[in-house]
Amino acid sequence: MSLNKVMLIGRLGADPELKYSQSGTPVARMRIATSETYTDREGNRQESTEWHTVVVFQRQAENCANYLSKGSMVYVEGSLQTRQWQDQQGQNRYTTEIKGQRVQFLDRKGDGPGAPAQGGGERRSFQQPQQSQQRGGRQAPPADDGFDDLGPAFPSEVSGMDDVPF
Amino acid sequence: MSLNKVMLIGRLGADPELKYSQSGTPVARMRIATSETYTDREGNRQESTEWHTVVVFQRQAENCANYLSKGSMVYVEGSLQTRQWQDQQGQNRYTTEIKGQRVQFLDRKGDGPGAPAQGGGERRSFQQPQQSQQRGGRQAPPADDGFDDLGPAFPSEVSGMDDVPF
Amino acid sequence: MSLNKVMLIGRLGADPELKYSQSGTPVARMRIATSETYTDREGNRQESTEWHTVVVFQRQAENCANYLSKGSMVYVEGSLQTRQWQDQQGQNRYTTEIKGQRVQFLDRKGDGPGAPAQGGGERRSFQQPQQSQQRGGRQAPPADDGFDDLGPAFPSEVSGMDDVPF
Amino acid sequence: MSLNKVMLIGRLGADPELKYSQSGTPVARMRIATSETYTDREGNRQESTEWHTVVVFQRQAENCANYLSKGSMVYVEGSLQTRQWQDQQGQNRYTTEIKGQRVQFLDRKGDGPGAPAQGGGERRSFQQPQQSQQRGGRQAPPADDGFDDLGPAFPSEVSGMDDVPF
DNA sequence: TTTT
DNA sequence: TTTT
Repeated sequence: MSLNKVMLIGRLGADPELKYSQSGTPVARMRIATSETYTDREGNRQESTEWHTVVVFQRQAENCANYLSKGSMVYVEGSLQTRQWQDQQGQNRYTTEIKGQRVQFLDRKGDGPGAPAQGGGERRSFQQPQQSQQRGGRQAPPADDGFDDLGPAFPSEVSGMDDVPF
Repeated sequence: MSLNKVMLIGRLGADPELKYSQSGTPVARMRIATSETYTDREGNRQESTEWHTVVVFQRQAENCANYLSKGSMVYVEGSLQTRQWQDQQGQNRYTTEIKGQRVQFLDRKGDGPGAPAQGGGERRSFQQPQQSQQRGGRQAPPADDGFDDLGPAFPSEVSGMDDVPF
Repeated sequence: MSLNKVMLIGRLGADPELKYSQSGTPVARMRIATSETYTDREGNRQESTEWHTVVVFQRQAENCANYLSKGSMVYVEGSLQTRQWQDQQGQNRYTTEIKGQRVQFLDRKGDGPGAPAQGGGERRSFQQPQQSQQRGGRQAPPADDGFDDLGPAFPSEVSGMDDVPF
Repeated sequence: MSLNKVMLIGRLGADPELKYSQSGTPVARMRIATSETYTDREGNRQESTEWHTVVVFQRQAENCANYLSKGSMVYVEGSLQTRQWQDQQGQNRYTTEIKGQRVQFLDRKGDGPGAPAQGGGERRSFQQPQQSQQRGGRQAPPADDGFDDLGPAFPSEVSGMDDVPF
């Protein structure tokens, strides 16, 4: 019986990096900042920023790479994982990352595929890099793409309460 | 920007009820108890129990009906939803339920399909009620059936950190 | 072993109501909306809103009454509690509420006591109702008043990592 | 607007280490294991363990040192923090820890100060090391000591719903 | 380095 | 009854 849960709301410090594992799995890595404000002894507002590394896989990795960029605000739910690796001196080093199970995109809510583009949220074209600046190739996002608010992970219509037979 | 999140760990007060919505969607309803212990002013341990109604849908509803029973311990992640309905006097009444997005089964961990049955955890036969007492019809649970610990919602192998290409 | 946890981010539908229990405990009640957006089958953005009742106690109740108002955005952490009561017909009715253990104020962060007032965030004067429209009586909020981001519940300086002796 | 939240349930891999910062603040460090079980492709149960470092401060640090030991099960709520430090080669290294805001003790619930000792849960005597094996010096734990279930962080009686004036 |  |  154990629980390993992380929940973050923050902004990307850079565009997501998308790579592929040796077995071909899409993997995206994102740096996300969370900020805590507090009042110090002199009564001044202070802010301290914490940086997190989030790794996501599969279709979600591709969605993140396609729709998120530096400055995007996201909600991330995942678990903590510490990886061991070796530095150039052959010493064991450890890196703690958040394995993201769910990433929700918090910018530009209400802006679906038919909405006018306004400087953000359009599909970034990782897979067609030659179009990356031309902004003409926007596509409708897939059904469960992260453009959702922080309610359930799945669309309401799939599991609506309207028709609960109890 | 909003968040609507509930996390519970508790035990079922009764077997799950499985019904089907008019559109044929499987829906399971479970009553789950959480208990809080605290020390009163006299220094005595006190316990207060809270009862929650959890509703799950689709395949997860069937898994709950098949594998959970009165007394089972579960982890539930979901969202709050309040339904309006009318009582016999035609008055509006409200019922708050937890729409479960994830239910993890916390009993009998380590007991996979090949493990010996020991008084719990076997498949209950909602869909073959005539076998419901004979216990002979056990089946291997499906791949993502809730018999998992409280880590990520998805199997590690699907998104292992071993092969992160960064 | 049980867990009963609710986390909400949403906006108040009305000003908080502050009352006092028979034993004199300050109790604030707030209605909070969370909204979920999703894409329906026709590909249109839909929004569904859920309303929650949050009850907080003691100093936090007073802080909420003093600093929050209709439209304020808050983060609430608490637990689910269902109260039984009797309607006029003497029938048992049940109301589920969130007992708030922590309420963070998400509007106007960075606006401490020395910051200029700009249409929100000033202290509402529940305890001096005759001044409630004149807005001149602003006070410095107390040290742990909810004007904090969604990090730890307690100020960093109390438990900073800078000086961890390991 | 940001959120930085970690929730763990797991067991201590060793007794807590209690130290004092230069300013005299008690600081406890604990290693906590969470285990995830999953079914591999061959249908076998697999378990993978993740180790976390939790740091707590002040009175909670002392409570952890006094009441927890190797093997104790705890619920931890906190936030992620990455500290920078320098190794012997003068290189920057980073360590990610969980700053615990709340630690609940999950073993032996219902065993208050008047309950018979049975091999666990008694006060460990960090501050009176000469008594550390004799087990005679048990003390009543303080009011909010972590011997509580996973409900609200504060005792029910302080903020009971029985007397809500709405 | 925990536990079942 | 909130908000974008």
